[in-house]
Amino acid sequence: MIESPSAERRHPTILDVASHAGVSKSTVSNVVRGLPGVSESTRRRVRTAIDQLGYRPNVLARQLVQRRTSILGVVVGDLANPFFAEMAKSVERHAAARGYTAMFCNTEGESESELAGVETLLQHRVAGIVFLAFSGDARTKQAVLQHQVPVVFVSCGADWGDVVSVDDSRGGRLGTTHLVESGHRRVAYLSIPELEDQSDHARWEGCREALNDAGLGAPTHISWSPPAEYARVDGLDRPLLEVFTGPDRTTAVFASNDVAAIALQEFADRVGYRVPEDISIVGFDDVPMAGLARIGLTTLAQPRDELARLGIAGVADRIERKVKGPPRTTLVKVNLVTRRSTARLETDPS
Amino acid sequence: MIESPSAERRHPTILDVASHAGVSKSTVSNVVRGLPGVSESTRRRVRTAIDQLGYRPNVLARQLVQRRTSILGVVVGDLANPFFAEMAKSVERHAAARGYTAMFCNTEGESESELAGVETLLQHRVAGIVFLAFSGDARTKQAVLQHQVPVVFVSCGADWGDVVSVDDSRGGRLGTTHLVESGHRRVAYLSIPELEDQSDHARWEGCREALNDAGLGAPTHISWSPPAEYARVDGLDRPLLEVFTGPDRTTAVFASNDVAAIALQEFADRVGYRVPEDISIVGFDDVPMAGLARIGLTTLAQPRDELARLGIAGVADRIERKVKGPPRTTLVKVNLVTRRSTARLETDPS
DNA sequence: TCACAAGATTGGAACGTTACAGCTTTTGGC
DNA sequence: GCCAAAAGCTGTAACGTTCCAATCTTGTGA
Repeated sequence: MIESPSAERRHPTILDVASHAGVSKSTVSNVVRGLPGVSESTRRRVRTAIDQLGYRPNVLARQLVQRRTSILGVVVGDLANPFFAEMAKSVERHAAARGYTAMFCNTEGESESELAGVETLLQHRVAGIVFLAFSGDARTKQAVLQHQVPVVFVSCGADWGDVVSVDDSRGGRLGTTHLVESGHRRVAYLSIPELEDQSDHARWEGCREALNDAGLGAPTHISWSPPAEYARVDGLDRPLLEVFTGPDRTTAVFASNDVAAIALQEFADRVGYRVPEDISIVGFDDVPMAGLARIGLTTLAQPRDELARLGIAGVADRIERKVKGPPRTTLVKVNLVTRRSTARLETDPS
Repeated sequence: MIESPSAERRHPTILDVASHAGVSKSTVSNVVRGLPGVSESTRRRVRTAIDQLGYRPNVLARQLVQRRTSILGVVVGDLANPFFAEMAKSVERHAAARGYTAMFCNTEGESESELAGVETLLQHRVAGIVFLAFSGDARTKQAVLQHQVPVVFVSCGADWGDVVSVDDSRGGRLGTTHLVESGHRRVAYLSIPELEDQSDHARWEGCREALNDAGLGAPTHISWSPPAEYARVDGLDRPLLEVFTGPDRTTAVFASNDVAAIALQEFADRVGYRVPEDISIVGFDDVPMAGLARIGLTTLAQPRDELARLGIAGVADRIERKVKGPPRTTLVKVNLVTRRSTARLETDPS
């Protein structure tokens, strides 16, 4: 008998528990899962054995034989973006409340890593996928559809799965109308290329429509990648500088999300433009820091926790077959929160 | 033959691919894993079959037979806290780069959910666990040790696993010394109860020592739970108000982390105390928003990405048996970043 | 032409569970 | 006491892989 020197102690299995408690593995399994049909005395005996051995059921084996996992895949655009971070947290909590474990994958807005992430999720046989951002990539779509896994798009859009989101276009109108009513005639729309998706597009449309309804010209579209750290936002950004100095006299910017809005505000602060005196800024999301007295960002508040709750409920219902049929769309309210970053435009006495 | 009406189409298995390509499952397995010993022609044939069927290896089955997963558990204090969000993102990226998938669990600083989360991770047979926060709970420790899974504490502390962190005590001294050199004599130390851990304690100690070395009295310790949203920070908080008005004439606060520092700044803004004229504030972490011109928080910068990288490298090396032996501690540099929230104390002409 | 090595391919035994049918034992009504 | 029904318990066959020893092909040099 040669004993391996670094003998790896193995995790106790259901069989170890069974023999330790003097019952069959079936009985142990029933105890572990709290099924009826086990006498109180054996139940106790098994419980003791479990504690003594430190037995933990192997979820892998369980899921293999049941052919379904209790893992939810969550696709996030950027975990470090406060909006996603808040959503991720809510999603994780609601998932746990319904008995699911969340497995995140961060895409950085790149469809390559989105695809790779989704592929990993599928290989792990996730029970469902929650998209908190979706690039629109066709390969991702094909992979998910091929594997027939329930999908929900939360606060982002696609036409091949349930959608839970705010009415982005309405949000776009609300924010823009607020600007128009404050006397602004020329509005720019700012978005971050990495996060451009269907939601972003709907916001832009809403903005455009509102301007149009007011008989004003279409918004200028600006695409800007602020550096990952606000501290590195600098005054060298020509296209951005033109927003402030350009010939079209833009006096207000509607940013497609708060991170962009705050980065823009930072830019203004650095190059010496005043907000809101020189330029009004509206964001979207209402991330926690937008409410800081020093930031005071006017923005469209998304009910994050409700979005997360409805999203999880949606996939979970599909997974548990409580809901069948074609994709549904659920829209929740979006609210304008007025703060210091927007102000009535003082009209030139010209 | 009665065909179930809603016949669930099952995922193709390795056997389906095998018969489709006219080879044995072993060969398919070898192709999938890129092992040598398969002729180029069969390799191609198998590849085609895989594509046609949309076959994806079942990671569960693989991991069951290999008795090891490629999942890393990550325990996070609060995903919505920007410091953790940044760390989570880095950790996820470095894990993916080494071939691991991250599975997060959020503890909210409660040891109950920490325990539950770790229990879930262990049941999923994670290959290792990265703690980004640790409550110190003994049951968690016991569970992890019992299952003999490699563990690393990143930016938090414990004596039963590898540790990668900044020298918290040194950070505490650096920040405090900065205050002392600016003429402050009475310093308070502020921490958030949910995030109080070994790191927090070391920072406090560093603060205390620096004051002591300067011949000054010990810092007042304040424990404060700011509301989840900054927007709800209000002026009703008596204990906090006493920091500003109390008889001990506190002129500076060292917050154990940036979120607390920013919440305190917000509180000051709301009740009408000026930062830094009335009170200087130092934070810890250097979260992105600390660098905003409008926030300008003096703080101790943690090299987040390096922490994450070293942490992942640490667990991965343990998992892959490249490192054995007793726990190691790796300390990385912490840097004072001076911004607008601290200023030289104008001494009373009394 | 043959033996033999190297290369290519295969089948079966795990891995740790759950599901389910079947087997005991107990219970209770008459 | 007896019999049926209920309750308690067990054994076996999956689940979809990997691992490994065994077998089947080739190709090569003598």
